[in-house]
Amino acid sequence: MQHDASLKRAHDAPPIEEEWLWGWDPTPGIVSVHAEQDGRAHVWRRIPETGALVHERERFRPWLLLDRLDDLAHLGEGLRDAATAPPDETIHFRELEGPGALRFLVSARDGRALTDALLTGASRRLDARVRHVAELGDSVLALPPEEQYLVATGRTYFRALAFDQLHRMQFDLETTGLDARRDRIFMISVRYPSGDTEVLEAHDESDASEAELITTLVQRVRDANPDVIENHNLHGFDLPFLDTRARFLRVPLALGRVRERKLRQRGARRGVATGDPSEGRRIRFVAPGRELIDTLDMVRRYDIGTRDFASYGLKAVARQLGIAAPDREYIRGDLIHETFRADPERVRRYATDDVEEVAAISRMLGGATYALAQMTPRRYERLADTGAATGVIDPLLVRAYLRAGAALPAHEPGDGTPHSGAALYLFASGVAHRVVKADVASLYPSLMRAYRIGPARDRLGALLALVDGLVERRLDAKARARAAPPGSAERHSHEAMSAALKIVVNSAYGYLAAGGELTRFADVHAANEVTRRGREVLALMCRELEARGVTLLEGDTDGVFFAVPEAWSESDERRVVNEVGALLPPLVQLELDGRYAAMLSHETKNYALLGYDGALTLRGVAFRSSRSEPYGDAFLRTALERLLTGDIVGVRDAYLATIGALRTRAIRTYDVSSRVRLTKSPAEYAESREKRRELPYEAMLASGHTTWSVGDRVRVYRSAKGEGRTIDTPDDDTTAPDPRDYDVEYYVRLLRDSYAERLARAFTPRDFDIVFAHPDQLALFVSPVEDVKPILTPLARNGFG
DNA sequence: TCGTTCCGGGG
DNA sequence: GTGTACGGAACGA
Repeated sequence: MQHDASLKRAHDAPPIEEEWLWGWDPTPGIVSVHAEQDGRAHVWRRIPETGALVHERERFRPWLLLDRLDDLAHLGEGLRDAATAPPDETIHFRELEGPGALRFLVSARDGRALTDALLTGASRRLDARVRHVAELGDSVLALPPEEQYLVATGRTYFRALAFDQLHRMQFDLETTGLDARRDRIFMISVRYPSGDTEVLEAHDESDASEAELITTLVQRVRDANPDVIENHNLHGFDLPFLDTRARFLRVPLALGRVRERKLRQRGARRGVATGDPSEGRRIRFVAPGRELIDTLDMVRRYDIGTRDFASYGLKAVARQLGIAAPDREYIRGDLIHETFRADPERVRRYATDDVEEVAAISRMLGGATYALAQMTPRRYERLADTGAATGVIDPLLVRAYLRAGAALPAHEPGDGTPHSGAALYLFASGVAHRVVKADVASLYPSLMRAYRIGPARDRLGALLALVDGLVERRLDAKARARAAPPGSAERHSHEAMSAALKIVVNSAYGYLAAGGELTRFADVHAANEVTRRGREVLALMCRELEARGVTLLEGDTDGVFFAVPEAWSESDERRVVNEVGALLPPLVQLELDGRYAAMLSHETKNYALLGYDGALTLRGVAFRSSRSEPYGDAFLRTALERLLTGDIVGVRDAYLATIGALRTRAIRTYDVSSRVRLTKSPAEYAESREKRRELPYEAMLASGHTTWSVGDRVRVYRSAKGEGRTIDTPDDDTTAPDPRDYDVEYYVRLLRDSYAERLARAFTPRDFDIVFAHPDQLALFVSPVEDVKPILTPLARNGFG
């Protein structure tokens, strides 16, 4: 089939806003597109009804957008108006309407002829050799071939295809270490689209065996012929490692659907640095015909909305999502190869668990990106690793303008107006009871819609039209998800669509504020108008809440925490939220987002909440830190629970009990250790050691580790002699030693200065000294702890009326 | 101590 | 066109 780039609409086309959202070509089941600059495209589709795979070879007219035709004038008769030219032979142009700078849509049968002609003309005009279209900067819009194809055709991936119909394969390398130049692959676990798993292994530690292992993997991929290849950190580890090993061993790495001996590369901000140290060029690998999907990207994207993965590591994520099997095998990274030598079966189980978890995470979190690919003219794998503003909204706008026959504005850097941000207030610190969180859902997009705040240069009003359409679709998707049976594929896909739409809607504001070098229609004035309205809404909300008798605690654009009087019931709380919500601008909805028995407000975005069900929620660096010692965390949790239930004697008891346990060494060594990341190599530390000794490295050396890799994490503690020591995590090895030779008084001091200190806002200084008086101290003038009451201190209201 | 830069992950 | 998250930790004066 021949697709041309005129983008002319038929008379019976659906409403143009629908086309802006979804494209217009209904071709179902596209699972991968690979296009070349010469106008050839490969399309792989799954027939939704049968699941059969078809491979279609197509031609399209590669196209560019230019701000002038001057550089093509030298073609003479070779450049023809698309309206009158014969369809195939020549280079066509079409002038788009409206004021945008990029107003000439030019296309050719072979894109190379087009770019060559353009570069020739530009070189003459500029009297300098122009080698690449990118050198012409913003006077040209040149998309990657696949995106040219999708924009021109109005096609998108995955129409009428459910996520579960995709053929997804996972593989995971087990290697002797992290450095592909030095270490090798000894095992690859594989999970097939059928759900079957297999473990491939090198027979010995020779190059030939590793080469054979890679060859077997390639063969398995070709046989299984998946649409998608997935793993956790696939682009950051497995593919670069595989690529390096395959080059070194001179093994073909034909993982794609077109016969090529190597993976291709594309520039990618979030990719890996290339071998040559030439200034920060980063790439990701491409296997034409398959989509290479990294579940780490999914986790990052998901976390933007939910914020709360303790770690983005595979095991932690799987546990947090509740998909880790109870008998899941765990092996510490640096022990995998040595475990394999002693107990290969254990490593086989471990590696298989990895691919199983990746498949489950992908199914749980991958829907949003999948749904984005159903609307956006980009490859699925590119949508997986981009931000929504430049990665989704910009391509949607480009397609919308071309479809409407409208010229596109070029990027504009902005007039120097600074971008003003959101407001954040801390109204009080200390302990409050009967706390309510009121939340404004999607404040910024709601303000954009309510006040019609869009980019000044968006003459079609496409951004606001997209946001309106996306919000409506989202409400619809949410309703459909609710109506579908829990756990069903149908519910899954509606929820995924809803999540995708939320991502795009919420990034509409980010699109405005991103700055003109980044997004085509960026508009700092419009962005400032949105934040100004947002501050107005927050101020109004706070004033009106206060006028109804609540005590304000903390407020920002996400929502407001406040405490209500003792006599109030839940329905009083709801009534007040509804009353205040009714005073807010149209489309801005205030919801009661949470109710808590008590809160310790420490600093902005740093607080502890005790739910009515007894659940403790900690937020902010003061209360949760990956470096903190387990004994301190345990004390803090207990103390906070008791503090928030009013049991001040209990707080002191917890403090004394912890000191007692330290002194009798009832606390495990592991529980006083802290996790640190080694950022200096052994050589670097050797150099700086004379000047300054650092506990973690001293600990490594003292425990006989003379080598380590930068980035390794170890647990260290301070011994009674004041020296650093390392200790293993007990889960790793149940026979791990537990010497309990830690520096007791050091950890007693740390308990007070670091952990008890985080409760300081709850008390007057005098009462704090009573609650946390040292056990050896004589209680001369000390009044009884029983009399101590927690306090709430109002703070100066900087900038708040 | 503060301000700035870097990192997240993989064996 | 590689595209500007975000929050915590480490680094550097």
